[in-house]
Amino acid sequence: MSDLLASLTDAQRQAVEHVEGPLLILAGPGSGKTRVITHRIAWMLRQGIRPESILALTFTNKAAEEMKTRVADLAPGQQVWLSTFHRFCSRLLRQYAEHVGLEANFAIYDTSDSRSLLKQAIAALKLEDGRFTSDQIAGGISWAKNSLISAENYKPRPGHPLGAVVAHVYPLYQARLLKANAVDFDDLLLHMALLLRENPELRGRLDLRYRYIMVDEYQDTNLAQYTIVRGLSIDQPNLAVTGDPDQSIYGWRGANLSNILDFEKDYPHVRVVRLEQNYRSTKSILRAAAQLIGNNVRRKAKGLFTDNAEGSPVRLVRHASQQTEAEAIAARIAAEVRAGRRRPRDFAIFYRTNALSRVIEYVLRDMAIPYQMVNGVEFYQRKEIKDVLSYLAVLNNPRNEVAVLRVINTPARAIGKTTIERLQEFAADRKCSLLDAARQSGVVPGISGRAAVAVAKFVALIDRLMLLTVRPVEEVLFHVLTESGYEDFLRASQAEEDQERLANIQELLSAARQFDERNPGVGHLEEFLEETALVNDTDDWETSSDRVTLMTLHASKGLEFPVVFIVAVEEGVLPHERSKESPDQLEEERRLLFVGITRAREELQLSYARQREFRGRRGWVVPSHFLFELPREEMTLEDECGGAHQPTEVADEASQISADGTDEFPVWSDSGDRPRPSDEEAATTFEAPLQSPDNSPATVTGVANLTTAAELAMPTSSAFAVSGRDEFRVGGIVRHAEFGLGKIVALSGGGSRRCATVAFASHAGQRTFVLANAPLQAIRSG
DNA sequence: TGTGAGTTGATTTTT
DNA sequence: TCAACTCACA
Repeated sequence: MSDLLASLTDAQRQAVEHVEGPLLILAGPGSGKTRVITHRIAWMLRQGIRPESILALTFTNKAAEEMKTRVADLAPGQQVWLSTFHRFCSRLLRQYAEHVGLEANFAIYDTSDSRSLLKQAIAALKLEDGRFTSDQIAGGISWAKNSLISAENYKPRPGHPLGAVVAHVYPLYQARLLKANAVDFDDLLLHMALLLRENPELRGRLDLRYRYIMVDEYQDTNLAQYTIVRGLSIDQPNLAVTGDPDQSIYGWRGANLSNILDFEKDYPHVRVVRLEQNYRSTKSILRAAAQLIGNNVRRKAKGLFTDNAEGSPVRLVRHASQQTEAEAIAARIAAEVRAGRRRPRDFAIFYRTNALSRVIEYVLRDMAIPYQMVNGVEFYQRKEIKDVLSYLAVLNNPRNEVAVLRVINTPARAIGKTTIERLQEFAADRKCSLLDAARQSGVVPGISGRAAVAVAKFVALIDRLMLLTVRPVEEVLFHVLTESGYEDFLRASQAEEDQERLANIQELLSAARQFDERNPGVGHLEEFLEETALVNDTDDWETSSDRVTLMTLHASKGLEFPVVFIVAVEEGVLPHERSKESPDQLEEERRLLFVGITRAREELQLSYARQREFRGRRGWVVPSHFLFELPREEMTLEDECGGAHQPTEVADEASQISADGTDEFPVWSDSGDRPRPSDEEAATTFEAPLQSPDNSPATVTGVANLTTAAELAMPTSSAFAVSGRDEFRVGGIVRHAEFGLGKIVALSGGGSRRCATVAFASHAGQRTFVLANAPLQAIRSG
């Protein structure tokens, strides 16, 4: 019994042992929050609480998975319901679908599906006010849904033009979703919340069923999520939430900071536990973070402290340009790795917007420093994957109009735009689904004989495939690929891109196979579709691979790294230009920097450039005012704008800048000769690529001899592997287990989806493989 | 049905 | 700057 508690601190133990009644765990960064949650679940199970009565909700699949694993270690064999909000709602909604006008087999539209439906709705309305993009309208609808405003109840604010448009579009969009028996992401929460609100009897039953509820990252809940959680814990208020108001960075997506700030009002007898001891960062990093966040008003003050070492001072560096900023960081990383002090995986580089990653990528690639970017093109968003999955979606839910539209002429089967429009009109007239209209193509007005035949063939194809839906998913998928002609269509193509698509489809087949293995038995198509809709594959970011990590500040939440660089800490970037309108938004930007800073375990460097290219324009930069809020007197301040080497130039620039009053250098140090690895030093000590099996001298590159912009701009295929297995390069010789020796002619894709096209010496010709799966061995790099 | 010039509009994005 | 989208044309 006590072994569970033995490893915990006093505060952690208090949280774990508090089982009955509401509990608010205010968990600072690095305070062992996940540990508390998992131990608390294990503790409850040890107390004899039935696993079915425990529900733990997270925001991300990653968090849910991690907790599942850790709970399984602490309490083997006990199944508690631990999932994301969306998954939980989806499962429950399938049981009570008819209450909200759906059928149990409803489809889940991802962002691009719902966007395409929205565009149709907008087009159908022939709006006069064309001022707003579909994205803006989608934002308006999403905001309404997150605020629990249904289509019927939406009232635009007077004098709010976007609101007026949303008021028009939202009802039609929602009607079409229902007609297609589909929901968007927001609907999963909205339907669930309304279901609970409008069915007291059902609410009471579910409240009783989930007697113990835990919510992670409570500061990120929106009104819909709040309502769901609240609805399930009125009679049984054993609700434990964890969160940190200081790490709320999704306000722009509807997260409501008041949910956590006012928790004590909702549950007056709440027990509040503060986890203030940080086990992650050094004292100097934590002080910087604490002082920064102290400037926020909307928060619950915490006294963050750590017993960790003082550590080296936080570095604040000014660079001449974004180019030199990137180069200096790369050189520093290279030097550390060369010296054997660090591995590439120890480093992370954070930025406010994705556009900022480009320069960094170029430089890292040029220096052959292995890196990986989190959030590349998502696998399930690729055209070929969406196409094939749409077939499955139609089979599972024939009313799914977006999916039908996607596959009806993919691959091309001579069903043109006009034919489709006629079918849509007919379906609207008869109030039937698009597929039902297609079934009667012979009698649809305006459809020629030839088109009617093509449509009939398509319907026959779907009907034939429909008979297979109880088979294992891989098998269904296989039949879809062969009988639809999709596979042949790609095979026949000469385009290299299409060969890569084939490889991706292979990948999908193997994902289906793995799913079938996990879910033996028949008829799991719907669950497979749900998984592909709700699980995004950026989860495959591997900590195991030895690479520098690049990501946005948002993406960094929940992670930690020994050394962190945060770039472009500049006015207009961080805080972002668009966040300056309201104090709340500005505070959120400050929290974003706080989150970034607190990811660092041992070393932290913030930097900015004096000039930055932005949308093709070069402009002077004003350092972020957040920098002035840091404890600068205890930090290392470096100026890398040229310093002692070009005194005149610096003087010129300085006078030029102070003239327009934009440059009060917050980091100025009187002498530039503080010991630090200079660029030259780094360039000379760094002589070979970090992760190359050979010692080819051709890859030697340093800051001193950076290649031209044109070369840097070369497509990834001609440079080093961006984020794949670095032993594979264009021109390299490989051996394939089956086809023998070949030469790599192209590389594409990234991460675990990285593909190589290989020309074989044997009769095998040219083939494309997913590197992660292919039995390929590098013999000699290019 | 696919290509190519021209236009436009550019945060963050757990699901 | 650049990529995504539209619209006209073959």
